[in-house]
Amino acid sequence: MANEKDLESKWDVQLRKGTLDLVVLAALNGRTLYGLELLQLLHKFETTRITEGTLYPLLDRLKRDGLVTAQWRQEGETRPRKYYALTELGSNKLSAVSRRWQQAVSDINHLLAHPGPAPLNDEE
Amino acid sequence: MANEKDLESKWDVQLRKGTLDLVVLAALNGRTLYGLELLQLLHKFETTRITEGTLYPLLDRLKRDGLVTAQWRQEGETRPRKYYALTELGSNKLSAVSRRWQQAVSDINHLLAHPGPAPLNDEE
DNA sequence: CATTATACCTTGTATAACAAGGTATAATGT
DNA sequence: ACATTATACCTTGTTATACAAGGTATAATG
Repeated sequence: MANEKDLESKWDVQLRKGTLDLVVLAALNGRTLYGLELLQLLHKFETTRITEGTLYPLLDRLKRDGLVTAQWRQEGETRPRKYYALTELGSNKLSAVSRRWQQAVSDINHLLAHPGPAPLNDEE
Repeated sequence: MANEKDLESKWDVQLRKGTLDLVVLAALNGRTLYGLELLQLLHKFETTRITEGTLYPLLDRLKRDGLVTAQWRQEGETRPRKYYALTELGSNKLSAVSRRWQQAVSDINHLLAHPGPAPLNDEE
């Protein structure tokens, strides 16, 4: 029963829910990448080590919502690859979600920095 | 078709998934609060405006996992209230999840701060 | 011609936030 | 007295999404 690591990673999975959209939009900001290339980029960070089963449906959603474009292209000798890029709508969305993210970071850090017992009111 | 606000708030909902456990543990750090009191505290922050239908099942999970204790207590004339407090396990969990959170903030900020086109390798 | 590597896609499962309801009791209004 | 409101906790059904585990197709290699 290797359960302790499972319990740990369950938090990670839930943390990814909700940040992954932001993460993929940010990764595509100023870049045009195909699926596995994007996946490799995200594997450089502990927080964003996702699998293909997560990435492709996510990209489908982003495309469906008009936030990214998808385009098959053949680069030289390689097999065709589907390249994703931000639309202007996606770029705006990235800005909006990024602001939300900064707000969340601020709020949560405030909570972390103010343990009780105390009113946790408007001090300073 | 009041859809634009709905689309905005969908991101918020998903962002809460995965941060709420951390948030509630942090809120209970050094405090002993009953349900609605905890709810009011969380309503002071934009990111953590949740409802009772979210809070009570969440507290049940935390209790089931041994991270918090729940205790009915009657304070003077008021009706009995269920007071929640961190266990030592919960305190340790808060530390662990807090570290994970800092890692996530660091990773995501790195992604946000490094738009392409660029390898996004080990620069500096 | 079997195997491996690359690249994309699909299905089923589990989790968690939420809206919308519910119960019970104390305080207040008329 | 009795209806209403406020407080406090709880439950059910819906929805979204990350993931494991599978699948398809093609090109290069043994």
